[in-house]
Amino acid sequence: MAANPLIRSSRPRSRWAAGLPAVTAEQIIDRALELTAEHGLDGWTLRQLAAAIEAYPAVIYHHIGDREAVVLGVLERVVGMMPLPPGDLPWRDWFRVLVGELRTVLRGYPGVAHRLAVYGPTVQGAVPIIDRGVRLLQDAGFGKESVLAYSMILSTACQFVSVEDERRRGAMDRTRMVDVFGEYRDNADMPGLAAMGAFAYELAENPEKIAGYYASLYDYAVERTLDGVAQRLEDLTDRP
Amino acid sequence: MAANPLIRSSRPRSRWAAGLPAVTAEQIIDRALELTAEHGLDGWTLRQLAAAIEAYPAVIYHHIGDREAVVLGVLERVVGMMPLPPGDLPWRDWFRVLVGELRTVLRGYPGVAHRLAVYGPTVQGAVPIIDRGVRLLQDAGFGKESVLAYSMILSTACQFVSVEDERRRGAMDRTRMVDVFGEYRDNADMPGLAAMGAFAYELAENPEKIAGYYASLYDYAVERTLDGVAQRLEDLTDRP
DNA sequence: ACCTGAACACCGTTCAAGT
DNA sequence: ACCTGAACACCGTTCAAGT
Repeated sequence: MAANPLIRSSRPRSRWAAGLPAVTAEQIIDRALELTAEHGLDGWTLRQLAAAIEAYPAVIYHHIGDREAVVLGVLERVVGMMPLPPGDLPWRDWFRVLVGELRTVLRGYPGVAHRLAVYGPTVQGAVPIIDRGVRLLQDAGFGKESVLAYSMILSTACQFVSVEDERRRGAMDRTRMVDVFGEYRDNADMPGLAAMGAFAYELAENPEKIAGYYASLYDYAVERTLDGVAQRLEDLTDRP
Repeated sequence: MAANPLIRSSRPRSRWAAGLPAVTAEQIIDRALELTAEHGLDGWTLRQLAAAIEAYPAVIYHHIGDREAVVLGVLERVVGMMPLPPGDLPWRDWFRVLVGELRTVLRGYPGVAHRLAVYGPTVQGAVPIIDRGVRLLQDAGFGKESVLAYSMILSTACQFVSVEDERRRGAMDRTRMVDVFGEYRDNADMPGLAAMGAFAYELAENPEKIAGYYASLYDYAVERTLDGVAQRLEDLTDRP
């Protein structure tokens, strides 16, 4: 049978034959970063990533490795975007600025906060942040507790962004909360539940307030955490 | 062709024909709970669960619904195991006891803490805990902030257990941390990193200390959080 | 060295058909 | 009502073979 005349040229059977440049690891991570910004770190598959760079899945294995290796590449990139706050700030202000930037950056890459909370400091790009942060705590007087305090603060920040990521993804519908608490809203016998119910209603009726709620929960958590750590420093230095 | 004489009776073509009782939703969740205790909430598949109850996957859909519905069933069961601390405790002690029990229960069902941090209070079984907790904060003087403070404390607790779950699952190898920080251990120019490196070494060389480390990180996070919240109460009531 | 194309061993989910 | 058995549309990963 003769070749179909409607097909002008048969599809080249290799990137090389098509005149395409070889794929690089950097390009793959570039594209994975974009897909993560669009759909979250768990919102794309290796096959979709391969399609996005117009290659076969095996090409990703050849240049980078398995999905986990690609994810680590994305983590490094995102951590690299984190600015280092000025080193002359008092420790509390330094951490306040850091976690403020942290949320801004991580909200652009849903799912990264979760991995960061777990892998935490094992990401190479975090090295300057860790050194500066731990040193500020050491200089402030936390002594051997500095590493623990640092881990707690950063972990808490990443965890709250992570929960925000997943709730935005729709893991918890707004309606679910009203379903569960609605009936208790005016229950005078259960004032604690009534308060939670009223709160759920307010968010359900004013969906535009949800973003603001996440921001204020984050700020609240960060401030309480820093308050608690500052309190600990007082206890440590008052009676040494 | 005659029936193979080695097969005494042909396999019954239905549970009913085999004399097996009908599967119930309760049994399915029972088994899902056991699988979660063994392999974590993300460590079993619907097909494995179906095999465990000697049924087809479609049977689970018939009685319960999709995988998410099964997971919600497991969440309810685990939350139901949480004891309610005595109501006459001061708020701080009440929460300290609650989150202590929380970790004990949740560590037995890896992955549940993560879902709880996200779905949080939308689980029916949490209703008594929420009412008591929020009410204690209201009575202590947190006013309209009570719901926020409650959410922050419980969320923080669940999140730290969740990170512990995933690290235990091996998401972060112990060696990775040494790989990243090992070279900085004696670096006098980077004392913050050196402290982190020394810490990583200690855990890598004494793996039996890891469980203790998670416990102490959890306790540290809980105490700092409660300190921070208590500090906030002082600020709220000193100048009302 | 880099890529192709197919295969393997899985998933969650759906559905017509049986009892 | 409850279950069977197969099918559908996916996954991540591997690998011999091509260029």
